[in-house]
Amino acid sequence: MARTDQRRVGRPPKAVLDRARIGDAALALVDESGDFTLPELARRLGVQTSSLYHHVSGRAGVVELLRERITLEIDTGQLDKRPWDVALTGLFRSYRAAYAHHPRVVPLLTTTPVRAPEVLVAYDKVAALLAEMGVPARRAMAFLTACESFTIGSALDLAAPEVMWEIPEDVEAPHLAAALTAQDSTGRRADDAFEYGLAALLATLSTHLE
Amino acid sequence: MARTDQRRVGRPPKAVLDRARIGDAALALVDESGDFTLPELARRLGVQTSSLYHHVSGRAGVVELLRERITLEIDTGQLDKRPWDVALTGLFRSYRAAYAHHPRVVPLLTTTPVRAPEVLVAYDKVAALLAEMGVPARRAMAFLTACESFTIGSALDLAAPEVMWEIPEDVEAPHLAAALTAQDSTGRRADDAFEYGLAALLATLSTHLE
DNA sequence: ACCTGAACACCGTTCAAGT
DNA sequence: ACCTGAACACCGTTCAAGT
Repeated sequence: MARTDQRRVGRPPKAVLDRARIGDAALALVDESGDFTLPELARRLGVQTSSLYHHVSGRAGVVELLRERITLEIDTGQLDKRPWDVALTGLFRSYRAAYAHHPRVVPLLTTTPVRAPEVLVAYDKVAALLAEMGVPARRAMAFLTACESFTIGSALDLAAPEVMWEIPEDVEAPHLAAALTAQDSTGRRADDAFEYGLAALLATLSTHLE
Repeated sequence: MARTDQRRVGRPPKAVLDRARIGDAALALVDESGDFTLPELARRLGVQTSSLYHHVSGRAGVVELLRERITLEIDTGQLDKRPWDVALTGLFRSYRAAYAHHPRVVPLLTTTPVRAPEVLVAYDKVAALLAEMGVPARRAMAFLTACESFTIGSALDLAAPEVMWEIPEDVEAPHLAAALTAQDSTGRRADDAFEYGLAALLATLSTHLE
């Protein structure tokens, strides 16, 4: 009789856990339930909670793992395209799309989002591009920050699309309701808004070229 | 000998707690420490944790109290100004300023922000204004959502201003660093970015008038 | 109605004990 | 090095007991 489910103590001959497996499970868990706990994560991995601490530094470490997963999906190669508006549009679309694939993860990443080297390097390339375009340094930073804030905000919008703009029974808002029903679908609203805002930010940038 | 600190059991002759006091303490606590727990909140109020449940529905209820506090500061009267760009700029500046006064509260409010009747009524007025201006209903919703997302994202930026754009030692980002130092101050960066983005969103809106 | 105090389930983190 | 199991402090929530 095989005893494959036998509980063992001590170091296993072959490591059963690694950061990749933890990241997979955490991402799946948040995608499904909107949040995660270390015990639930460990349960899914068939492991004790304390085992996780050999690979990540606690709950914050798992969040960091999630952040890596998401930012890795950003296609920074878009920045090599020309002309510049195609490059920038491509970058920020890809940025938001990375979040859009895992909307329920976004609320976990809202504090301190930009420290990932990947993103900083990409933003450095943007800064270089803007300088090359003749945008003054100070305005470059305003543009970059505005795009970042807008992208994060738009990603958050994806996390709770329906409830975000639901009008309660007791609130009188006929004009807003009319504008809402003018949208063909709820999913489209967030996309339209993002494209609208991104185009606006870029259009204003082009007026500051010299 | 006066025994004013005497512990008592049962209903006190005069209620010691109310939603206003809880809201005050919670706001102060989050402003100082960036988060709150019910035990800590109760300790500050000189009361047992379970007492809070007679006035708010648990932790979520306290968050709702915080949300009310913040949104109540929004000066929706700005919408009565004319011309339209003054009205809209005034509204969204006030919106963001309300968050800016309590930046550390923002991360607690990122999920489901717009259900507050105050804000919905204001947005209804905006929708009416846009219709009056001749903006197509579908584009109105895109504009409104974009402004909302941008404002939330900009408010989040205020919650962690320094660390947000800090470049680690091992990351090479000279162009970004140059753009960063071109800012006169860190506090200014977030303000500049907000003004830049808001102006961009409004400028693009004006091109869609008929 | 409003506050207390005890109780409960649950979570994040640490650490000695095992291989 | 890597996993277990027990332990600890802490949190959110409930509820009977008191006035």
